[in-house]
Amino acid sequence: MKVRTRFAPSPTGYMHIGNLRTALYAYLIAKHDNGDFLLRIEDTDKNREVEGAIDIIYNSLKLAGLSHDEGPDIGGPVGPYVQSERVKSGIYMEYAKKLVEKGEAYYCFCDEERLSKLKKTVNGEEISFYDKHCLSLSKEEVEANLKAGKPFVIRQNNPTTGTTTFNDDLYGDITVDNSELDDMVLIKSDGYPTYNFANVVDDHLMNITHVVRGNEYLSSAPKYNRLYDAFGWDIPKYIHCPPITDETHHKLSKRHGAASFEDMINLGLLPECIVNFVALLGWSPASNDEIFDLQKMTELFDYKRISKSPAVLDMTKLKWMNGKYIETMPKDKYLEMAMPYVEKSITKSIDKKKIAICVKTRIEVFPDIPEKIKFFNEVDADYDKNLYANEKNKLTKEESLSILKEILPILEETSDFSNDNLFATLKEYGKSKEFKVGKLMWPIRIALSGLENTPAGATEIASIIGKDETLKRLKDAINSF
RNA sequence: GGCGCCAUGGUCAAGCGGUUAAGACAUCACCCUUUCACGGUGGUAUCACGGGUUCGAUUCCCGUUGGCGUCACCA
Repeated sequence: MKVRTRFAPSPTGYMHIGNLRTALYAYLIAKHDNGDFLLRIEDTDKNREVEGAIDIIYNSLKLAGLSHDEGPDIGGPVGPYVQSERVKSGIYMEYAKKLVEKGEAYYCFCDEERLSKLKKTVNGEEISFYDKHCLSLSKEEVEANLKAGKPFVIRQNNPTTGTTTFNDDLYGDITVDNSELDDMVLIKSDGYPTYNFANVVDDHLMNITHVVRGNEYLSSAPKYNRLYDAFGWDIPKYIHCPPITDETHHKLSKRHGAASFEDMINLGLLPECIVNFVALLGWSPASNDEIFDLQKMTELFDYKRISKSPAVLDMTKLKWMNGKYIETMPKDKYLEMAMPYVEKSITKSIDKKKIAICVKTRIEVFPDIPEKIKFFNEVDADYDKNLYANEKNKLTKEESLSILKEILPILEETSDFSNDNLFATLKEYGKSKEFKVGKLMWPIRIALSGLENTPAGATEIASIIGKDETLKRLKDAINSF
């Protein structure tokens, strides 16, 4: 049987990173086996509709490279792929009624007031369990209520004794007492199906073979099984994925700063890197590889290796990985992405391309660029003069000053300000003093940049800012002592 | 609170009865160098606890503890 998986987000307006990973795993499971990956929009909650939300889903999937084989935008043999459209055809109601006929579901006319009486509070959390009140309604009573236009919902009729066992491909068999199974609502009073019901019906109708979803649905899975059994349908494989958390081990929230795909993109992270990184949160290949593209990932992906325990999202490593992506990026693509940042922050007419190349291996995300290169415009007057003393190079401030003083006339006489010539010239001078190159260059770099770390060596900086500016900065430095 | 799931370093993790318990990020030290950075080498650091089973448990079982999830006409 052909593997078919689906990503079934509800249009909430943003792509949570855990959701993205679920989509990715679903995609990988399908594609690893040359299967189909479909997109289905679960918009059964009219109150939560967000404008433009569906576009965000399309965009995110596109950006992530997860192209679907069937979906609302491209159609397919088992459409429509938007649940609100499916509601119109009446399929959910039809199937719910089948369940009613079988005694597996029943009409419920309880109003909010009665329902709220069933609620109790435990540890500040409101919990409720339906008491099967309407199950005892006679057929005539139900008919009468329906005729009178009384609002109703349809509830699943779960047994109160015995146990139900379901199987998750990762977690194995999980058995629960049927007394734990609430008679959940299948059809809401507005005629829409609940998520749980629509999910089962659609996954079946769309021939989904592997249901990939978040771990938070684990506890409702037994009720799904009962539904499948009631219909006499084959139960798909369940693959529940563990959560991704922040460093406090709580669900990634907006407070975290990067809970959604968009947040991360805005931070300057590359989509392919995010996808790569997120794949590794809860899954690892049999090999030691860590950096790979979607295609490689698809080859390597074995969903049996998905972990069962939660993973903390480590921003530091994510950024490191992004830096690796930038480092290995083809020059053309790199320049295309980096130049806007360089253009924006360099106000002088100096070689901006050269500057861009200089920072390629030194940034983790593109927005790092301005901060790293702003010294090309001018040296921060308040820079730490103690930088001139450097233990590693056995250099004192006094020595730095004398180096700068001696080097100034040499550079004044130099006309060729290419990096190579500058380097050769200065090295020559260093040789006469028996200075190692590192020691000699240290004060020059500080004088030219005011920084301990720069995206270029001393002579490179000099060649980029040019002779006049170099001499000026050197003099300023000498005078600042 | 009931039910369920989970538990290897600070973080991601490999491991699937016998290992010096991989690797990566972070961290520390050293080395290199046409300069800082990069890079290289090495170090610190992990099997939550208590019982079993076994010749032998990180690995299997039970319990404890802890974390998380769930208990909506939300998904």
